[in-house]
Amino acid sequence: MNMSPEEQLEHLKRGAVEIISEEELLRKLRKGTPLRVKTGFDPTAPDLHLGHTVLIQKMKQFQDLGHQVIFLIGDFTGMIGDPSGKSEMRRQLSREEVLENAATYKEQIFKILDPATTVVDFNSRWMERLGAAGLLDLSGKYTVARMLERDDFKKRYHAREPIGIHEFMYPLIQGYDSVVLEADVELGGTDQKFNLLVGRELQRETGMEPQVVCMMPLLEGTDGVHKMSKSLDNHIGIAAPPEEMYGRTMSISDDLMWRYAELLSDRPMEDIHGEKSAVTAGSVHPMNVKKALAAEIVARFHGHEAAKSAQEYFETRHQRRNIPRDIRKSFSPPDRIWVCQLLLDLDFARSRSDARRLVAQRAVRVDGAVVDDPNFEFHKDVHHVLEVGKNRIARVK
RNA sequence: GGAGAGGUUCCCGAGUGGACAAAGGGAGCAGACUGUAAAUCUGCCGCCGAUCGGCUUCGGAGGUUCGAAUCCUCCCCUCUCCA
Repeated sequence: MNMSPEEQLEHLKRGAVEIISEEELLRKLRKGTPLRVKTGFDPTAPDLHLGHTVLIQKMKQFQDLGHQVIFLIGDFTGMIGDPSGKSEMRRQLSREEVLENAATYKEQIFKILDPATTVVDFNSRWMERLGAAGLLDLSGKYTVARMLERDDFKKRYHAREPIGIHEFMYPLIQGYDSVVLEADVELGGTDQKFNLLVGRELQRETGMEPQVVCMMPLLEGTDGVHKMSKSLDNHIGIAAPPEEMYGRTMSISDDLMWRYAELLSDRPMEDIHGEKSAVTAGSVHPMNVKKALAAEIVARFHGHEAAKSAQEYFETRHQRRNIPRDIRKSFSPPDRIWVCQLLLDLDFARSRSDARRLVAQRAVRVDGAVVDDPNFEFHKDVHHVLEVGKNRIARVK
């Protein structure tokens, strides 16, 4: 893609909350040589969701402009683990697990990034060599008072919540990564601001030109309130089956849809603005805009065919409320089985009590008819499709 | 090392001997309404048994009591102040 530095800057600004600083970025772009763009990822959660792809999309934009993107896996801290045992997310990972996660990462990110020109690196490569003395030396470059400037630490400190000393090391290590990689730009979420800035300081101290930091917003989850995360179950996983990906996208609010469009769509912003005013004017139904968005997202990860059938599935199942032809989940029950047990076996209920409640709430349907008797027995040869609520459906095999 | 505060069900947070499976809020699930929107409203929301009931739960282990989340002992963990 051939763009002037000014055009590039404009392009790269899309969706970014803050760039520190735009002037510096412009200056770097004007040099005309490819920039080294670093983005760090946690080694633990290889199940990426759309929230992560906000950053990956931004990497893609840099990549398309001919810059060198570096996908850095912060495996060093992952291999140390978190001695406090407080956050289970930070449990110690073995080398094998890290490599396995890295493989999953690659499989997922290369649906967006070009594998041929993307560098994937691990910070253990240099952190292991640094040693205790090096780490101490690194920790001498920052003070506790400055660490407590970080909002997250400040809050926890004032809320009298525990802060492990090792947590102070993470920003330093992240910053050191930038020094080693000679990053020109580091991408991160807004929650990473402090860490990103530490990178600048450490680079400056080493006599390098500080990296430009580009902060992307944390994408809200499908609830529209909290940031997208797997643990809140408000995420859309990029490995999710097409129907689920499409369906979950359709369940977001109209307000949120525009944000998703800005941060996740490849379509030009002018188009999106145009659509928005059309919706406001009433000439376009918001649902149709959302359908197009959902289809675009599904197509990115599963291809156009899958997007099309996901849309058909959605229309059949949810809009016309029919039982769709292809049901992903199937089961072969014994000849006759208690519904509650069946719901449990299918993982449609977490316990028999739960199953019983679902039946009582008229959420269970067999071949389209509501089952409200908790003692109902499912007969293999008589019944064919079991539904619970709007989203759980299975067919007898 | 000393003094004090605290650890409750997924989360926050009430509860200080029986009325507690444990208030209230959030999340979640279901139903209504819809565009599977969102918002709203209603119900559910430990487990097992078809009401009734039984069993397991309030940091851990013991103890007192007819009976403990609530009292006592020891232990573990967190925070604050002092050193």
